[in-house]
Amino acid sequence: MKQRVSALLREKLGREVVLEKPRDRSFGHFATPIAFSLAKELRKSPMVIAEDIASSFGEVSEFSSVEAVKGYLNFRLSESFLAEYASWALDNPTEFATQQKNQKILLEFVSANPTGPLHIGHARGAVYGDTLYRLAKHLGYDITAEYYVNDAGNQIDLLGLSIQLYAREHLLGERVEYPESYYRGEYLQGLAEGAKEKFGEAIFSDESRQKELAMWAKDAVMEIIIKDLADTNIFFDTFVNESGLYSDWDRVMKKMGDGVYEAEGKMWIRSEAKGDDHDRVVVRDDGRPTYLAGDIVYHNQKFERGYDHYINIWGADHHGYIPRVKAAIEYLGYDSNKLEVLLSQMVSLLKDGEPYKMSKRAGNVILMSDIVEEIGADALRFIFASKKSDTALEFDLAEFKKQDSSNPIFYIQYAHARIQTLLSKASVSKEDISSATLKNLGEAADTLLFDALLLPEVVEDAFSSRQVQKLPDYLKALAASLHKFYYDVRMIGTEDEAKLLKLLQVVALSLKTGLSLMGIEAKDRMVKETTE
RNA sequence: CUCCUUAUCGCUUAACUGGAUAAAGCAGUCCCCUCCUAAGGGAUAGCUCAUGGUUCGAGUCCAUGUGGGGAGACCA
Repeated sequence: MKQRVSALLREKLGREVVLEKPRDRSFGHFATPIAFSLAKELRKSPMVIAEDIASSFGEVSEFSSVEAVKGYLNFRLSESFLAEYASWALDNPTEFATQQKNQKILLEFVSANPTGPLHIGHARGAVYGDTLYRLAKHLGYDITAEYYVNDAGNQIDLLGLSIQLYAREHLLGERVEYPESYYRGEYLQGLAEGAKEKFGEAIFSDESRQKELAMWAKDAVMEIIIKDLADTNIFFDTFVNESGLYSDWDRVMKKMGDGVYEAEGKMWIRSEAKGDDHDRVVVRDDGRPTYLAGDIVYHNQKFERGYDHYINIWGADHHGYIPRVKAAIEYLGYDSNKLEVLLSQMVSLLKDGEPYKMSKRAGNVILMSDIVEEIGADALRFIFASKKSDTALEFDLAEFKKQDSSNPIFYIQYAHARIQTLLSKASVSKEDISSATLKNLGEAADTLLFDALLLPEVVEDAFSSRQVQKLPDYLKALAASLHKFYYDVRMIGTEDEAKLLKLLQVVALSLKTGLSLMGIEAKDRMVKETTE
């Protein structure tokens, strides 16, 4: 819709114009402040320029009016244009708001260590990433969702140790001393029992078998993580294991050429020359590569796989890590601008108004699965997707839990359900509805129709600006229009019934499509829970 | 100490990336049950951290200050 208008203007004025939605709908459907920027060049007042452009438009089938108001140029789309577009959308529901982009994107997100279930802090990046993924898919990008599994390093050894200690205390009844760094949590019980079944009790007391236990456990933990994600409607296309990458290290190091050098018996990457604070160690003096080395091999592998664009969603605490990885990418001979790192800010929790510190090792984590169980995946997704990802988010656990009826997700679902029930009550036939023409609807209905048809612009905008919250914002607004319309206009049994129901179908299509892009299924009926 | 990042009604967040009268949801006060649910609709009150700058125009850009959050590992 916007593209059409935009294209028309480009043709007319011979330049790209900024097109926006006026704050006040009475101004029209679209508007542009173009006259202000032309004012300087043409040395005429913006008002005069706007008038000139407006009157030069004449008759265009897409517009019912083009007006100049205080230097702004306002466009009103014609009924026939809107009606045609709406009918097309209803006939091709799966194509509504889609596009064909020819770009291959690799999106890496979550990538939480496989040492325990996902907690609430992971949920934000997970929801954000998955929503971006769905948007991109819908827009026709060839996008791959990837999970980088950090299954090497100390934390995996620790996992093995933690299971041993847990099992010795709880299964074998021994008294054990816990080191500071040990992991705690209910999930260890399942792991310990699983390990007992697989390996027998002996493995818990044998220090030399810690590694073996750990290697088995990290896979078991990954299964838990994958299930947590699936319960939230989040799925990955590919998984890459850190442990499988190091064998490629020598080759990759050579590939970086002068980018790495030896000093003090260690290997360093010359990252300072590429904007980092100082050079970083990639291989320790005992020959073990650092975590950074793994990430370098991983990114090399990503680039060798050949995508047009790479998006990483990292927690904000990885901020300082970006220059190192970009430096490595450049030494490897690739364009580091193709890598886009999006930081998802921390989620800080409040419990009863007090800051609540979570620590995996202390075992007082709030699990993502707990929240899903409590409020449902839909609500969780909606809440996280509604916040701009680059601001720190603070919420009260109690507040979070009581988000039942006050949660906007219900408001939107309710709008969709209302439409469905109305449709099922219709006194006219389906054919009557689909053959109805959306004309002479009146002001309110016109506005609602336009709002519903705005989804494609929102989807495009939300993805390209990486600001996922624009989608829920839009859905909220659309639901509000619907509720108001529902309240103001009686539909069933009126002369215009078929037309009005067709209009509602368009709204429902937008709501449903929008929700599905957030990984939420639209409901046809609302069931009020009466459980206390 | 250095570098990032952030600051908007009482609370949680928006504002089309420099445009028209700064907008929602909770919480407050008041009113309304109408096709399938009041999980709804209305009315009312309230906000751009401070100072300066850039220009037709600033919540948005720049500078300084102040208050939050993060980073400154041969942990991952």
